[in-house]
Amino acid sequence: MQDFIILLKEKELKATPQRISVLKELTKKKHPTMDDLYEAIKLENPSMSLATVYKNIATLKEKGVVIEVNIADGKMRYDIYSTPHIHIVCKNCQSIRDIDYNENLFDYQNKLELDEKIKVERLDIVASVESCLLCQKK
Amino acid sequence: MQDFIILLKEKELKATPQRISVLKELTKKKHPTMDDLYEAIKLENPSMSLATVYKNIATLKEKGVVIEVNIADGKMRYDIYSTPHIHIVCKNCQSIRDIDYNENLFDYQNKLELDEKIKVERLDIVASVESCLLCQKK
DNA sequence: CTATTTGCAAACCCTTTGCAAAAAT
DNA sequence: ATTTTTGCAAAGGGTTTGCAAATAG
Repeated sequence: MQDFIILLKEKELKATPQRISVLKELTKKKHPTMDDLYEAIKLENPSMSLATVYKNIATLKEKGVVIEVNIADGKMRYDIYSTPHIHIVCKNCQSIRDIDYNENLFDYQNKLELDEKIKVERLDIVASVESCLLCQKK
Repeated sequence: MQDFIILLKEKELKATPQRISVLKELTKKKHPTMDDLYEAIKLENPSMSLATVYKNIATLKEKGVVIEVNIADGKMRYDIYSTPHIHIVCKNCQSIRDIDYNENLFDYQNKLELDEKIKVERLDIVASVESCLLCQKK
């Protein structure tokens, strides 16, 4: 809570209750959609509007606090930016799992960046999962 | 042209002029959006409707002929399925470059699939590009 | 006090859908 | 002749925007 206020000050953003709610909810729920955020925040702050969620996420994205996770189902999901990781999306139930970079991927990415003269910002993997905890798909 | 008709017969789809146009345009332009396809096809076939492009892409996707490329800008792009490759999206101008799998990535993917018990279907990389041919970004 | 942020409603844009007419096999 | 496909227009769903009122610093 106090952390959020400090973070927002650092980013030169005003610490409105709505903004803080968005940050709080982002740490609570993993990869929420806009609507997930909106519905959750409304429980504690019924006057919160969807447009405000959108505007706050846009602002936080610009400041690098939040990143988008795109699983190509028509809705964006959001994540507080922490350490670099990959998103593995279950092709069956659309659940998202985070996987930390391992040495292999670091090596691959470094080589790719050198060879192709790019700077990788995001790496998304869509996969079918043999045993997804959520959808129980075999 | 004749190839398309054979392909469609294989997939048990009727070879309508509209369908063939979609396939033809997909081989001409790389990663077109729906609107790219629609506008291009309309030049030769002015009665073509956007809905028909959508319906044909949906059908071709189901049959595995076409894959989606999602660069998270609100529009899907489409690609005739060929060999496995990665899409590298320029963060600046949204252009998409294909990169073939190399040994590094194969190794990485194999390890990831074993470790995480998944089957990778798609791998998208969003990157900032030092010298993008299209946007000239330095 | 000033600049930012909020909330509302309307607008936007891409995509999907229902249905009757047309076309493919 | 049967089934699929087309084209139109309307609807859908997520996201963005304009603007006046409210709020943070």
